[in-house]
Order: sequence, then structure tokens, then C-alpha cells
Amino acid sequence: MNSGRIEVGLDAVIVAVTDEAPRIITLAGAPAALPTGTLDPALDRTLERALRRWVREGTGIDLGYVEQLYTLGDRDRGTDLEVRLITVAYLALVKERAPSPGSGAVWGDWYGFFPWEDWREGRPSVFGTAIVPALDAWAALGASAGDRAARRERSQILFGLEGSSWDVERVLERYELLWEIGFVSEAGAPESDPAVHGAALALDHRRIAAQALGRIRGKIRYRPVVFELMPDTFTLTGLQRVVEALSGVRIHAQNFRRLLDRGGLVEKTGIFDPTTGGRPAELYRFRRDVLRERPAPGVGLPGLRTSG
Amino acid sequence: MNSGRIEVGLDAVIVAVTDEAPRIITLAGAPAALPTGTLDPALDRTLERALRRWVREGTGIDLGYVEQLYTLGDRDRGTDLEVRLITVAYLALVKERAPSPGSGAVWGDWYGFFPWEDWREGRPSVFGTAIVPALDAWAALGASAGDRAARRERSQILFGLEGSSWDVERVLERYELLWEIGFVSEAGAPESDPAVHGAALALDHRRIAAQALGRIRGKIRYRPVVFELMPDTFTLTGLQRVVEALSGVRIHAQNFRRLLDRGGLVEKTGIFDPTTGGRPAELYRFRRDVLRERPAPGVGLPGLRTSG
DNA sequence: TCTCTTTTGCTCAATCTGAGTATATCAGAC
DNA sequence: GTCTGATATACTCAGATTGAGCAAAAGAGA
Repeated sequence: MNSGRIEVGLDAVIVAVTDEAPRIITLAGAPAALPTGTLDPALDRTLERALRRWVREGTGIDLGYVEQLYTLGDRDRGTDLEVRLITVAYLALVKERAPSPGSGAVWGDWYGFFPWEDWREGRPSVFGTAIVPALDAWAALGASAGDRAARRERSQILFGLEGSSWDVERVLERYELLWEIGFVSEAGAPESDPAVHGAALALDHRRIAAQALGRIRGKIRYRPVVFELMPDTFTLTGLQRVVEALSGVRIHAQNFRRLLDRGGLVEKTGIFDPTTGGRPAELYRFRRDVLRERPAPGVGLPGLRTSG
Repeated sequence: MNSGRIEVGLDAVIVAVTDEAPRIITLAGAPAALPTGTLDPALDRTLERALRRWVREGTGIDLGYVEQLYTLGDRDRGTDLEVRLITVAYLALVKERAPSPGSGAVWGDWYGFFPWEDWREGRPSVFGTAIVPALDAWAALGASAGDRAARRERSQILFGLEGSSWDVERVLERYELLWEIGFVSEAGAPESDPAVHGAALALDHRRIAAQALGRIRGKIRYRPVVFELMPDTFTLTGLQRVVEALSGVRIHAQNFRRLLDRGGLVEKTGIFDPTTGGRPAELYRFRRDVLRERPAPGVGLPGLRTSG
């Protein structure tokens, strides 16, 4: 028993938000891929150190906040069938935009991989033109009447159809359903239209990116992780744009700012940014003390009420 | 490069709640250990299947709900220094009590490993007798005044001292602090008194168990995972006792039941359990439909308000 | 000075939460 | 039979939180 060599890979979803667009580092190629390293059992004392080292060497980026996402171990992943590839996926957040050298690493628009996840300008048009028809067709193919109803219901819940509300966090479940029905494919199959089906990534990298997006959308609620993506000082509107970029929905500015200062998450600097095009906006900074004061400090998103 | 053999281990924290006590499967020994298997790269198609197979073979238990916890890869884990052991830890919930055969697997009281986590009868007495003194001593040893203040503050926040409230979810952070100050030790060092310091587990298994407890306490809030631990029908008081057992705090019965039926999580069966010692309690069952209706159906715990 | 834009302050109703009071329905003691 | 004790369940109420909108402040430019 226990034949077969094992190799441990480390995949990183490295996130930044620039110009109101969430971006992740990808390695150019056809299809593109996430930055991936391999654990050197002799060299790296911990997995996270291995990741940081590898990303620094490969892309020149020094990671700040890092969090483990998931470990994938299915047999037919990877390219070499002789070795069993176990991959530990990580989510990393970096401040500002750190342009990469000539390493092949480029920032790619996150929503380019998941066009259906960006509801900031209302329901994306791909819903009407492609997603809903595809879901309907799949539902109609159910074996029994009960099966068809179940399929329809699953579609409606996950994609916010027919009165169901859009749950920003269920990114992975939606991706998996779309994969199940053949709307997206993981292997580098050339897909019809990236603007509709999303851009492809190598292997199961798009699935990992989906999980990362869901994770960050959830975490933003109860931990102040957004600030990892912000410069030291920022306007509240700027912060709001970043939260909106990640969550993919618009939020009510007045309530957002009420939440922030009632929660003690930010403090004024007394300095103003006059370049708003309207009234100048005061610059704020993150109050680190909140970590010690409050149990679950986050920037609330709408929609996820206990009942609803 | 890449010398050194890699092995992938799978650890399972298998949870059940019986008689109002949360229990986990441990393998008898000195110290006891979590059930651990090794991935057979040739045999097991996925990690989760490997885990299910291994647990079934080793303990006779068929796992129901399974969720990945974390992957540990530090170098000096494991016993054999020649192989780099990567361990993927899983949390599993099983209905009812499934007594194990003569496999050496026994149910162990979860709070036996973390006596300070059970606040159902008020603050555990170990706080006054051992934990607070230990934390104070550690704080007093800080290098500078600022360092001492920071240590004190960290203690107070994590352990709910001096006006801070007890946050049931931060199990792992508390465990790590206690480990840092030498109150608990991971290696099988014979500890003074298990009733005070908690019972030991092999390697880093106690840390994994702590993470599992924190995870389930958090998840209970927004996903209906408790029902994985319940029989098909149950009384609301029975359900409440299980939630209390896991969360380690008492909850208000009237509000608990209001939350459940307002949230549509359960439905009446029309059958009553007369063995309560008082008014008979109606039996309920879990309403699976709630999964499709509500974004985040969970059984609310007290204490974690957005502001606090 | 007027208009447009963005930031910021404030109000109001609906809902949710924590906590308490009251009632229903059993078993067993007398 | 009635009383007592226990548990289950219903209802009430104040305070906090949330979603939504109105309105004023403060800049740029016509």
C-alpha cells in the first residue's frame, strides 16, 4: 500500500482592490492560472512560510494578511498522473496595487471570471441572456416531476430568481451548479464567450477563486478584513466602494457610515480630500483598538438577516 | 530540492452530544489521540472518502456531516522526522451515540480537554483557582509597562475578565494563549491535574479539537448543523440542551423557541413526550425546506451582537 | 449667483433581541 | 380529589438594530 508519490502544492488567491474593481493575481497563459508553488519539505518550516517565500520569489509581492482556504486532494487533479497532488489553497489580501515585475504575473479582474457575481449595477445582463435559459433547460431535463421541481428550486434559491433574494456569499455553490450544468468548464476547454461564461483558469483554479470570493464576502461581515486592502487613510466613500466591489452589491451610504462610527471601527484624521467633485471628504483611519473592544467587528452588508 | 518524503494524514474530530455532554471519539492511550488515518494515494479518490473509509474501518462509525477544518504542515509535527507529515483535519457530526466496538475508540467528554470552556453552570471554578492567577503571573512578566498592559488586555478580552464579555467562539485563541503561557502543553507532558489543565491529547490533537469546538460554535449560528446531532424528532428543550452543550452557555428558553419557529426551522409532529417530569413536550422535526427559504438559518446564540 | 455633485447629519418606522410574567399540563404527595 | 412541584409554552414590553429616505453642508464650475 501507499505506493505513489505525494506532492504538496500551494495555490494563492492574491486580492487587491483598485479603481473599484477587485483583482487577483494570475499568471498569463492559455488559460491563465493562479500562482502555484510546491512545498519543499526540507526547506520550508511551515506551509504559510512556504507560500510567502514562493510568492515573493515568483511575483515580487510581499503578502500581508494570509488565510488558509481549503485543501484539495482529488486524484485526477494535477497534470502528472504519477504523483498525487495535494493542494492547499490560500487567500491573501494586499494593500494597494503592487505591480508585478516581468514575471508573467498580472492583475486580473475577479469578476472577469464570474460575470454573474457583480450586481453593483443591478442584475447583470448575462442573467437574462444566458444564465436563466441555461438553468431552465437543465431543470426541464430532470428525470421526474419532483426532480424537475427540485432543480428549479435550487436554481431559484442560488441565483435569486422568482422572489428569492440574492445571497452574496454563496459564490461557490453557484459556481458548482453552473459547472454541473456545463455552463462553465474547469479544464481549459475554450469557452464560447468570456463575457458570458467568464474567463477560464487552469485546472480547478477558478473553483478556488470562487471559494475565495465567497470567503472574503462572508468574512467582511464580522472581521475588519477590508482594512487590509485600504491605504492608511481613506475616505468613508472610498471604503464603501471597496466593500461594494468585494460584495458585488451597492450599499446605503448613510447607514454604512453610521455602522462604522457607531461600531468604533474608524477614527477621523482631521484631514480632508478635496478631490471628490463635491463636498470634500474627511480622511479616516482604522481603529485597531476595536479588535480588543468588540466581539465581531465587521462592516455590515445588507440582506443577510436572520429571517428573511 | 524536494528531498524528503511527504505523507498526508487525516485527523477526525468526531462529535456527538449525549446526555447534555458533547463528546468526541478518542483512541485510548497515554495520552489519548484523535482517530488518524493516512491517505493511500492509490486507493482513495478524494480526501473525504479516505477519511470516511478510514473511520469506518477503524471505529465502525459511518460519518454523516463532514467538514474540512484546517491543514497543518509544520515541520516538527509527527513522530518520524524522516517524513514530512501534512495533516488535514476534519470535523464530523454523528447522530446519536454509536458505541464503538473493541477498537480502542471511546467517547471522551469534550470539556474534559477544555474545562474552562463550559460556562453552563456559571464561570467554571478553574478560573479563580488557576487560570486567572496564571494569566496574571504571565502578564506581570512582561518586559515593559506597555507589554504588561498588552498582556493584561489580551487576557481580559479572551477570557472575559474585568467587564469583557465571554465570546464562546474564540476557543482556539484561548487555547493558544494558554499554551503560550505554559498552562497547557501539547506534547504528552504529564500535566498536574486534568480537572484544571484539561486532559492531554497526543501531538497537536488538542489544538485541533479546540479549533473544532470553535468552528462548530460559530457555525451553529448561521447554518442548521445542530440537527445533524439530533434524532429525527426531538423536543425543543432537548434541542436547546444540545445547543447549550456545544456553546457552553445557557440560553433563554422562551426566546430560543421563538427564534426557531419564527425562523421556520422546525415543525410540530403532533406527538408528545410525556417523560419530562412536568408538562409533556411536543416533538418537533427539522424543516429541511428552510435551507431553500432563508439565507442564514441558524439557532441564535446570545452575546455576539454587532456592537457590544 | 445658480446648478450640480458629493459628503454628512438626522429622522422614522419596522424588526429584532433580551428579559420578564403568566398560563398550561403533567406526576406524585397528601 | 386537591395541592405542590416541575416543565413546557404563550405573551408582553422596552431597548437596540436595520432599512430607507429627507435635508443640509461644502466644494467646482457655468
